[in-house]
Amino acid sequence: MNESLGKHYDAAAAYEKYYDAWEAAGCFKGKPQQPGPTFTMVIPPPNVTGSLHMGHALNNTLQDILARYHRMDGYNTVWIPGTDHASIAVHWVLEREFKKEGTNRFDLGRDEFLKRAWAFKEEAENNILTQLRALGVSCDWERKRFTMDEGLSRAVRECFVRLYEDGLIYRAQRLVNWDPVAQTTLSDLEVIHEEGADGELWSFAYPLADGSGEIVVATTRPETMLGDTAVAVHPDDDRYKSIIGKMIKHPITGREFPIVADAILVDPEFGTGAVKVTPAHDPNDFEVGVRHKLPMINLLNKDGTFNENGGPFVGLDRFEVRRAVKEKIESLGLDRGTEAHKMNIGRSERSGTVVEPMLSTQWFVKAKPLAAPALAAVENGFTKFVPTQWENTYYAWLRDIRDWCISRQLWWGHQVPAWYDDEENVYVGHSEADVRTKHALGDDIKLRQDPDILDTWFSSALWPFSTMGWPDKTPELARWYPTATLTTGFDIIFFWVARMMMMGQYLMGSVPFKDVYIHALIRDKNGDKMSKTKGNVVNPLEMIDKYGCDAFRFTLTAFAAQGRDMRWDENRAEGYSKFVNKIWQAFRFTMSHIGDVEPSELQKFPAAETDSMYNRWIRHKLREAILQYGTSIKEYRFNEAANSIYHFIWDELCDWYLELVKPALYGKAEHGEATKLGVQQTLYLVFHSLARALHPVMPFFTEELWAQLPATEGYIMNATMPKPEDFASEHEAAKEIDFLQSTIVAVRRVRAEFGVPVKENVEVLVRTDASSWETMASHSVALSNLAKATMKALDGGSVPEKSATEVVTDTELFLPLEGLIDFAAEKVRLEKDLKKLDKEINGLRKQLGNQKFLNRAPNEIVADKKSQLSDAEGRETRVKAAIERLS
RNA sequence: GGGCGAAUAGCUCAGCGGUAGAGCGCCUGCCUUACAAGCAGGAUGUCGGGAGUUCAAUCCUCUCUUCGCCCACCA
Repeated sequence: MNESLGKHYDAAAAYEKYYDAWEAAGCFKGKPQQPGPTFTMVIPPPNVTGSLHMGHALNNTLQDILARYHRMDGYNTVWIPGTDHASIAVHWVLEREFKKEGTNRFDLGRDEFLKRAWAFKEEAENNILTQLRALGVSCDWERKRFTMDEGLSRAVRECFVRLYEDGLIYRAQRLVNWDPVAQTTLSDLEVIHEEGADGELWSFAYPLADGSGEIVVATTRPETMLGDTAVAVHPDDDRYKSIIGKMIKHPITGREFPIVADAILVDPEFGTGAVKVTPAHDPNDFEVGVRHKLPMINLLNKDGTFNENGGPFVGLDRFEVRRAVKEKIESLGLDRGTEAHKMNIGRSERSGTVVEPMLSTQWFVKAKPLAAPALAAVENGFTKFVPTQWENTYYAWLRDIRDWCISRQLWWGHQVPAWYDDEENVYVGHSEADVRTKHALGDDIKLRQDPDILDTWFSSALWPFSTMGWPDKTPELARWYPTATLTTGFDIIFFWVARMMMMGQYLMGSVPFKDVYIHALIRDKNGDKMSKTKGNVVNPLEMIDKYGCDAFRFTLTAFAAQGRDMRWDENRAEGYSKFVNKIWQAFRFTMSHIGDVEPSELQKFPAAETDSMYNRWIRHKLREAILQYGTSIKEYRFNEAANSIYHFIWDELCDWYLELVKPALYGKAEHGEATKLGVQQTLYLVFHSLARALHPVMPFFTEELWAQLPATEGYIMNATMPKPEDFASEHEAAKEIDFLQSTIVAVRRVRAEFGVPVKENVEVLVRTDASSWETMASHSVALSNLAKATMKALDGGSVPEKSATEVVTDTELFLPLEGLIDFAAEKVRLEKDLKKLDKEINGLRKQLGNQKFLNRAPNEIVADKKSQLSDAEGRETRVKAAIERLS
């Protein structure tokens, strides 16, 4: 026995032993020049602010399984890693630090801020990448990219310029989402709509300028009345027809503005049927403002305080103004009451503050023209979502897409490649020099670059090709684009997947990936989303520590059923760590019994004369497991892949095969020493195959097996996947062993129920046909070892009166257990069996008596049912006879 | 207001029209020289309710109930 085979597998030691060694040996390296079909993936780049969470763990484990599987299956495989600069998230982290230091980014200034940001990035990136390695991911680290690398920044500028020149990027004054805490715009996707918040609908009266009366309006945001430039009513509303066109005098600012008729905005049934219009702070009102050419009064400073348009409330925060306005109006006698009102509030995804719609000049991507090909690509099947249900989500968003605000008033990110002269003319280009050349601007003209940066997702959208060197024409792009599979969570289908689809087709002319595998969300045990604030976060690194990386990965894999969220259950991880141990123990056993064979001999397929029914059977089962495993992985049914192997190893290899071949290994088999070699060769074949098959799921563990297994060379990931063709189908062996198993189980059942001492041998009388008896006799050693039973043919003799009975298909087993059996109990037991049989028989008879069934069901189903029935009937007769004998 | 998903053993969940499964937990008996991180045996289910399609439904269709989630500019 190999000295280094410890009693237990040491997962942490295996990580130490292998991870860096794999990398150093270039195992993960993608080589574009290598032949073969390609399998390419780009990692969803984790934020540099992040630390490894369960989502990452699942996502990257599944990707690693795909990468390792395809690498061993003959594909030219590469998995490109990297990180995302996560603009607003980094700002958020740094701002908190600044606050502790009693400063802020504006006091520090842009240059100092960026220094700090880069320093932070270096440290944080290192952290997340180290954690990813602990998972065992086989990324090509030499190709690691960061979204703000020079190459990727160049890609961003190139993309921006092209879109601009094609008229797909424009600069305009629009109503945007403003985060007054982070002090930047946000895209629509970064605003989280909080449903059903308790709010109030407050009504107040606007006096008409001519003193002829008032008009009552309602609002959930009282402070916006300072920016009202109209009140709208429905043109057909008789209540207001006469006052359309009249002026209102603002009770606080004194401005005068009109009552307008607008059929689009106003629902005469709602409230008073009159709507206050604040074009600079409400999307609907903005449209009204455009339609009626109303002035648009911006009320807010960047930090959410009121600007000079706020009349008496200049400098106050928006929420203070809300209270102040209500008080003022009340004091003027214009308050018309409040009522409770469920409302939706838009909050900033990052800062959590209430987002203000605000009029502002920003850069936008014209989305519709880009969305059309992205939609068509999925409709036409060039890119497939797995599970397909996500295609609906994708369609819905793209069909209704609106322009994308891409400029942010932040500093960490890609600065907008646009320059302005003193007259505010805009020049877009790759650099200031480029702009000067292109537009023939003399040195006398001063240019300043747009201070804003781009939405982080703008650079992420280029990830599948910017990581491969675009816009240059690189060998990588030629060989590896488009990628095979993108694996990600549903929460970024819009943010990322859809945008990569748009940019991929726009810039590369083809989809960025063939498959999009959307994995489920891991929730906590109660089904709640894991979050730091709830304190229910499970740390994957802790799980790795506790159960070992291989068991943890296996757990995630076994959890990964398609299309459904999963609740994390640590019991499962514990269970699978036992599974790892189970394999280890079986392997130790195997190793202790194959050591005396020359490796060259071990590697041979068993010759006919040394082979056995047990070997044929286990190879048949292995073939089935591997077939299922490969298909499952290719179809992204990871849980099925895990289960097929689990079942094979535990329920077939360990529970039966190893037990069945022990006599042969000990030289006690019925066929003598001759069968030993065949068993050793089969054991070798089984472990040699299993290790390779399991490698994608359990990389470290299988490497350890590989290292111990004789006659293996190099690292296991350089070996190839076992194929079903490596083993023949052995249906006869399967049938025979099935019969043997049923017999053993039947004897064990009787033994257990009647408390026959474990070590006591029992004699079993068998009534059956000649060929079944012959089969049974050939397994006498197995029956003796596994059932502690000595089988004797009844041979026309009479059935012993005092015996327990079991029926296995057409074979009857009688166990004369004089003195042990409580015959009343045996009768009860048999009657229970009979009841079950009756139910089965009735069902089958009914079905087979149905002419329609006979006519319409497929022949093999009918034949199957018939044999089931005759089998059941046979057993029924025999069970009945047994009951008779006891009466 | 739209859209999507889920409901299966005590718990967490698989289940690809043809006699209901796994892990954990539970009961009984075992330290059998690979494994007590184990072995053998056992119990537990109107597959959420109702209707339909089908020879046949846990699976397909409709409907109801109960939970999730996503999208959406109603004052």
